[in-house]
Amino acid sequence: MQDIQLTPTSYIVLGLLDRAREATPYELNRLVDISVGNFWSLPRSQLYAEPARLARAGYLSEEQEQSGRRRKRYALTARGSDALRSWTEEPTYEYPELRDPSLLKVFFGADSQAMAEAQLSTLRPLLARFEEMRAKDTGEGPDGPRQTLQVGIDHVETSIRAWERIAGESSDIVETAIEQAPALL
Amino acid sequence: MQDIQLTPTSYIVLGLLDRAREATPYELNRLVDISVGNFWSLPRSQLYAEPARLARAGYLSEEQEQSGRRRKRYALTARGSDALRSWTEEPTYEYPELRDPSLLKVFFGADSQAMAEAQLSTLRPLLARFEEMRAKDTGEGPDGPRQTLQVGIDHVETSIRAWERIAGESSDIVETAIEQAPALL
DNA sequence: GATATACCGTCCGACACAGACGGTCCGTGT
DNA sequence: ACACGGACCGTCTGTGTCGGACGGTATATC
Repeated sequence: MQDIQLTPTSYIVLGLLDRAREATPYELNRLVDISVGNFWSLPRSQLYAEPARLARAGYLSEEQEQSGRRRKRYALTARGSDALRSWTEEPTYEYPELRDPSLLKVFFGADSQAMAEAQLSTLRPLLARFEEMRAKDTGEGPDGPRQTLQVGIDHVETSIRAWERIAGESSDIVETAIEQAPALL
Repeated sequence: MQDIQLTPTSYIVLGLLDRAREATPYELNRLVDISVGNFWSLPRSQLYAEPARLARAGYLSEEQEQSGRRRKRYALTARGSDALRSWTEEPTYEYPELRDPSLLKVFFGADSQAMAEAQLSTLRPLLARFEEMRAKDTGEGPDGPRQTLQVGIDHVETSIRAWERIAGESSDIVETAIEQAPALL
């Protein structure tokens, strides 16, 4: 039982197991895909490594199946649910970070018109997917996921408006050029 | 000259050096702080490691001072500026990711009222800082940083509105309870 | 019972992160 | 001139994260 540092990844695993009571890494993967993965992604391999790490440190119990696949089922220990609770109880003053590769490119000189087009073509379907999720919600269960989803929708809408504005700025220039073109003839 | 994988970190270094012509890691750190670091942070140590890595792979030239501090000055090579250009030229369809620790906590059951308070107390000053940056802008230079800053402002405003709404939801419940209280007496 | 396909688990090399540690420079006081 | 404090600057290390290759296991179909 060595002591480890609890990272956001750790709390995702702890939080998911708190809801699911117990799960295999594979099930955790599926849970992430349909929930928190929409705004905080992690690679599949992490969801095999992290529970093992947490189990070694006493935050999870680990039980291995004897069948062919020999998969491991994890569940919260008292220590694990204490850690989760004290994490959620403590408000955080950390900044959100918008890691957006397309913004990085624009910052360093990408053609913002082309980028806007590309991003809008991925963001609009994303918004549709989120809205569908919201529509399917039954209103039962904890508020957290619902509130989070709504904030996610807000931000996608903001991104869409931003790219539309940027696309508009560029095409204004084009239109201006076209309007002025006759004078040049 | 080994070949390496170019990551977002790499392009930040390349992009910064494209603007600055040449810089030491320390200067890169300062540049990040006042520019791209506002939406894509990297630790100080990365900005020492990454240029060295890029130099080894031929993307940067490296020249070590002979004085006491023996610091290294880096500049783009032809290979480096080619790499940067072909990166910016290619629009990306990747999703932006909003890595927000506070949202993660809310998702897993944090008290959203308390979280809203905490986040608003950090986001409002952040917004003020961004708006100040925008006000100071002279309108000269490339569009990228300006557009990026505006998008950043949009998102901070969205976050603020979201937390205000969430705080409002909670207090609605409280108010409802208070309104109904007389009937209970 | 052979084959296709989806399901599931592990491993590895490269990259990112935080922060401790220590050296260098410069301003100020004596 | 010299000492000293604080700002400036660079490196190193252990741990965490990443993406993806690889390979094994169950299930459906014929």
